[in-house]
Amino acid sequence: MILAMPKVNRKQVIYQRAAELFKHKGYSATSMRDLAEAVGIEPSSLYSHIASKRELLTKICMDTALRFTSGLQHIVDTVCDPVEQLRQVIDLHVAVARDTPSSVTVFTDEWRHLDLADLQTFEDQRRSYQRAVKEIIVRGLEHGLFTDIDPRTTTKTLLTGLRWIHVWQGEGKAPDYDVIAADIKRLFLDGMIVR
Amino acid sequence: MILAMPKVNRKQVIYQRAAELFKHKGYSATSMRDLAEAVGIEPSSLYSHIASKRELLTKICMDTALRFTSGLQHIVDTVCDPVEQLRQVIDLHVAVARDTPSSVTVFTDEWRHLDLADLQTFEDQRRSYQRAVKEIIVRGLEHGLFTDIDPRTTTKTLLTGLRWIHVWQGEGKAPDYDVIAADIKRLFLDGMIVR
DNA sequence: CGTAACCTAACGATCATTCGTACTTATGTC
DNA sequence: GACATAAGTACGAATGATCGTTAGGTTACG
Repeated sequence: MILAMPKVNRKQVIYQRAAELFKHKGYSATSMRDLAEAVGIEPSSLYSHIASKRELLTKICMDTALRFTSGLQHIVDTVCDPVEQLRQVIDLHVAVARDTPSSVTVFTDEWRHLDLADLQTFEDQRRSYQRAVKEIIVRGLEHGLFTDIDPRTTTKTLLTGLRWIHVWQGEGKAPDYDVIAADIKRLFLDGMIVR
Repeated sequence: MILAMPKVNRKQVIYQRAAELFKHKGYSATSMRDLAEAVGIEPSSLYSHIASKRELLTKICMDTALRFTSGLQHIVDTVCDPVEQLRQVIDLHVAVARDTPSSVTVFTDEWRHLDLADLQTFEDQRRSYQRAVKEIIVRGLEHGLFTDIDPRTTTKTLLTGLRWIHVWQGEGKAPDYDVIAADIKRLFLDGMIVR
């Protein structure tokens, strides 16, 4: 029997397959036996590479959180205009959804299964991210750039409204992410009504 | 020991608690022991009222689906103007989220754990619902009422953008749903930009 | 030759569910 | 109103399945 296949990075594959399984079945409904089968090894062998099932979830969530927070940080550091900042926030979300759709789904839907400690860290990060986006809108309001809609509702609707890109069910055709991003930007900034 | 407490409608309580638990912990992570404890009876006693754990999920999802589909049906039957139709769709989603927040969360997040048969029914309904909303937008486009944004992207962003109301984390204050609905309508129809 | 990767086997815990039974309430009969 | 019967509700105990994880041994590579 052939053992030890060092060609691929097993740890990386495990995380990738875990993200895919967590995405499709959910964290709790995904067993380590499922994961082992997807990777192509026996369940116990997983523990040569990882410490626990939870660790998988934690890393997936935290890595994705970092992608969002660092992306937002870069935007507020390099862009002044609130309107352009908001545009780039939308671009950021589309880009992250395009590059790591499985991880984003896990990040979005499975974070509640984190350990208590990680959960608090996660929710803190999440809150501060939303606060930062809301700040962009508030600044835009103060400059008279945005219409007078409650910043909280706007932020929630905007950020939640981006949560379908990573679960695009391509009916044959692959999505054109640039077009999607452009459409979403026009939708939120200019609205649907012709005038 | 006191047995048989016919005062309250047990079945109803079971479904309510199940929806709350599924909302907070997810379907798979919620055990029948959890549910029994929440109801105040022993796990085995649950089966005097229900057939299985899956049945709970199925009923919660299908009941909520019906609320949406019948609501939408009423709108397209009684309203002509696509703009007003869209407004009422938003009102519908806000109202359902306000009235049955737990069930809506289960409906939104836990439907993938349905049986294969129910899953297909569910996804068919979901698809046809989204198609109907998209049709409203297409009709609005044909009448020159809406700007030329891809109807699919618009529908997805609109419907997904409403998925935060039922998980409102009231920081002390209760949400004013009428204000929220009005803000969301203005956001999507008129956009954020002042002109 | 050491060690990382993988195996088989098994651990205790927990899962949804079933069974047989006991008690309570509702219904029908005289 | 008294009484038998049925239906509804709840219980404790136990079922087999599956869960995450561990132990200890084997293989193959650097």
